[in-house]
Amino acid sequence: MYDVVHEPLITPSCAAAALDWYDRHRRALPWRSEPHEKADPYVVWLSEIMLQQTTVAAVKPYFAAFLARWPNVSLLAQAPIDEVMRQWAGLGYYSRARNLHACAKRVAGEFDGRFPDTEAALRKLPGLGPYTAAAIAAIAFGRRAAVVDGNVERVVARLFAIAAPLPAARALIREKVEALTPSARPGDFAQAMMDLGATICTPKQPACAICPLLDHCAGRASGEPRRFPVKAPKRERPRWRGAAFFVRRADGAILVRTRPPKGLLGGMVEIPGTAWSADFDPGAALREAPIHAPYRKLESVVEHVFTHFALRLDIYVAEIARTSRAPAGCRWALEGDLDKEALPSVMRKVVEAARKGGKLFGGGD
DNA sequence: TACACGTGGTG
DNA sequence: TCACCAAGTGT
Repeated sequence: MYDVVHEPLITPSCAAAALDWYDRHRRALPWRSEPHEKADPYVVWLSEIMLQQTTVAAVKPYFAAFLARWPNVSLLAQAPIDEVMRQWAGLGYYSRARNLHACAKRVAGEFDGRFPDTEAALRKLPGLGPYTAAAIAAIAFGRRAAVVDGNVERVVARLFAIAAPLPAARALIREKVEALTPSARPGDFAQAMMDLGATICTPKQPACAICPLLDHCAGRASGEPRRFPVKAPKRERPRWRGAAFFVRRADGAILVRTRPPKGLLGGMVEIPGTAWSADFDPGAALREAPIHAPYRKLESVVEHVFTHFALRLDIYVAEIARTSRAPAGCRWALEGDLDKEALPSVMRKVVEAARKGGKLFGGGD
């Protein structure tokens, strides 16, 4: 076995092959304009923010709802932030929603409602990092920009059989993308590479046989395209515990509170609870209850997995007199209106468990 | 550079 | 059951 170096030629043919494939096999997505149509920067921006670390399937309904409610950036800029957080609830990475609103206000205020049309200017806006600034510059404004997301990383790492592990290999991958990106149709090229990564050059089972870049691909030539990209090992995820207190007033109102604007679930609404930690003491949970009440601990628990820890919550439920006042930092929300609150998914699980548990023991509605 | 930051689907 | 992953950004 010879130690052959497979080095694809960086010629227009590679980009041309990707573009040709894109013209025939591109995905139809709600935020995508036809090749001859002009892209709406607002639509491109909104979709790109939502798509950060988020699947197409998850984004679709949120994108439709946002666009229907706020058809342009100036209208979004005028919306109350709480409205935006509510509309974003369930999509995750909530700092994106805060930055989305901040960005809309900047564009409406400083740029008269029109997004800046260069990568450098876009990069200065909140929520726009290297990927998103390049993507908008290329897709919405036809600028030649190196668009590198997770898909492109994978495709390019395979194309060049890059052996260096991520994230250190990012600089090299970026150089390769920079060299590959054509001056003509840079936006379509970027989307072609992303579609390739999403549908052909997939993480587990790449469909090399039908890949338009097959003849260019060193990873394929190596016989083991799945080896690329090489990744550094991940840290293990700690298990945290805590408790939540579902308090229902006699008139059906539920005690809720809004989390601080920054950090985990920043600015979102929650059912009050203890702090979450690895050394949570279940026996001492009631000491952290937000309000005095005859709590009953449910048998069922709520489990939820965040990016960097797994959480198990004990659920306490209680009925309380109609005259009870909300403690500092909390407020009452009508149970029927909880759907409309900016409840993150983990808190929707808490509400669901409390309702189910409450009924089971005959204490409920 | 490394870590915080959500969620739901998938093999 | 569980690790992996999906159009990353901010600090």
